[in-house]
Amino acid sequence: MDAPLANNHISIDCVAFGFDGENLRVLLVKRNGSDQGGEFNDMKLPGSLIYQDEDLDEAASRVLRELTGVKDLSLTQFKAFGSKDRTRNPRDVHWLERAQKVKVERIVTIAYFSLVKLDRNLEKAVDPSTAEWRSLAEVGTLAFDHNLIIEEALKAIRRETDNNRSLLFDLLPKKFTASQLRMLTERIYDKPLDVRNFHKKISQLPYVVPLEERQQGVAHRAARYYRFDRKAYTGSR
Amino acid sequence: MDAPLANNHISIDCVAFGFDGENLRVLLVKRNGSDQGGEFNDMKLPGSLIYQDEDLDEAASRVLRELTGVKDLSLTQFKAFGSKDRTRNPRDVHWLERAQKVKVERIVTIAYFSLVKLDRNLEKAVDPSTAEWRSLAEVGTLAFDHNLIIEEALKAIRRETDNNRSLLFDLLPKKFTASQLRMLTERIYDKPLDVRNFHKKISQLPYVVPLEERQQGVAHRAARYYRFDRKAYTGSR
DNA sequence: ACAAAAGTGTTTTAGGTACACCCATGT
DNA sequence: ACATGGGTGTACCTAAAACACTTTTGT
Repeated sequence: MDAPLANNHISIDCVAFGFDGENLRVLLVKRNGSDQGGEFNDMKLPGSLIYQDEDLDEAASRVLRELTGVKDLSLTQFKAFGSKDRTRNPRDVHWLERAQKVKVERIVTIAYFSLVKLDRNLEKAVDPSTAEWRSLAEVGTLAFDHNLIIEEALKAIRRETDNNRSLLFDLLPKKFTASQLRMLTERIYDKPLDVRNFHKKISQLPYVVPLEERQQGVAHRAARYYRFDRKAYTGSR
Repeated sequence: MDAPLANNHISIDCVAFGFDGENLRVLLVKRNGSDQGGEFNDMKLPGSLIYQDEDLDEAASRVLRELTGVKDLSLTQFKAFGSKDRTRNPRDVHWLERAQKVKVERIVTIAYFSLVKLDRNLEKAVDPSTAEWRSLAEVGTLAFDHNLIIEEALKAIRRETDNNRSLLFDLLPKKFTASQLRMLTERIYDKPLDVRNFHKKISQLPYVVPLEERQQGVAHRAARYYRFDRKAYTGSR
């Protein structure tokens, strides 16, 4: 046990997912830096090194709170990323050392996902000059291995929603239509669902309860609203 | 971003599972230390701080190699543990600082599970004065949060074997009987399985192939051996 | 002969899949 | 009237669950 210990730092990164009614979106923050090629602007996942006296979970919670103002977003740790070549790109290392004022050999990051209701409140809460909810197709190339982290986060939410279907409803507004729920499921599992079978299925789920209220002012038959009944859900487990 | 950064260390811990034909066992190493109550002897999971120039996966692989002599055990990272009160027990902190010669505030550990064929080779490979394959019921109270880590590892292998049934066969000898496979499944999911339904099921799995060979010298009807056909498995995905 | 574990089929139930047309509303 | 998305039922198939007795072998 005499080999030199790594001078590592530990960070957390958050993959916050929202659903805009059509597509999944992910919260990204803007990054400005410079390298030999001059200035650059790109995006990264919200994250932070962890502070003294701070649990991993607390750090993740802090990052999302600072960014959105929302206090108790659900957070689930899903994977650690500690490959040496996470910091292979000199641009990333340079940016880190300037931003964090620490000498960086490697950063092990613990990644969390969060599923949030992407309502107007939350859209307004993020300052568009520093952060943005991007739909998955428009994410582009991110700093570090953050594209990989998003891929793994998607796998993780597929796994987790299999075991715990209530997670889906964290992404939906309190009142939602059957087709919102269906489209969300299609986006997560990336496969089309039969409309009739889907209706049949939700009609026999005790925790998806139909309301009398319907959409207003749409140029087609108004869709019924549903709500998620958490008590019925936990009771049916 | 001016709060003091944590002086954290990063370690990996391995939960190596074996199956003895009856029960799941886990590889533990002995720990000797002292505190105000005098000497103590207890056990912990095999683990290590990570060295410079070492990936997390490499560190985990190294730990199991040093302990068992086996080079390429499969390893799957399943969770990071970074709670501050992991090092709440002064006995643990004291032991660490003596053993590792580092000042410890907190250690974030990345936990891996490994599924191994617990054959005579491997039983012999571990020095009984330093390590031991303990059946789950006899694990007792371990150092740090290692009991929690084992619990989480069990959950993780349930999840993972759901997605990838080939993992089960990593725990079995090359030739195994139907009841070994059944008992293993029962131990992992902690629920009894109907014998007839189980036979029906494996008889239609292309990757569980019956052999002509049978048990010898048992005081009852000799059981047929089966083998796992990895090609048939990957083909059937 | 008996103890001990291996092995074998049928029926029922639930859930998944495939599939095509009419309904309500705004323009 | 027409464009747009909402909503509905039946038949088939597959997989899981429940359930009890006979077979083989060593002692």
